[in-house]
Amino acid sequence: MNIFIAKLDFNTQEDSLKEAFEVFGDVSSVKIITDKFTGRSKGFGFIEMPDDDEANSAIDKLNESELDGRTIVVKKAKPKEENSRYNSRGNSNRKSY
DNA sequence: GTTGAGCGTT
Repeated sequence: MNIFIAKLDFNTQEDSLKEAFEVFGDVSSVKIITDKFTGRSKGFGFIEMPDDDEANSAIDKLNESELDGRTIVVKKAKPKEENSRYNSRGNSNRKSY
């Protein structure tokens, strides 16, 4: 499950975010968005967790929580469509509750 | 030695 984290502190790095999420479950990957020109963090990032249940728990626990002294916003990430051209075969993975 | 709503660079 992809998780979107916003309002991160500009000093917060991927390691801190990963540690915060891997407490609730296994973290597949962590990604902090940084500006390409300035190289500074844009203040938001993404977390990828293989287990959806743990991911939802992590979202519920870490949403509006405190990280690096700043209140963060954790939600489910938008469905990122990488390839729409080659994905027209059948369906996409749409898990519903 | 900055800023603060919102969805990414492989």
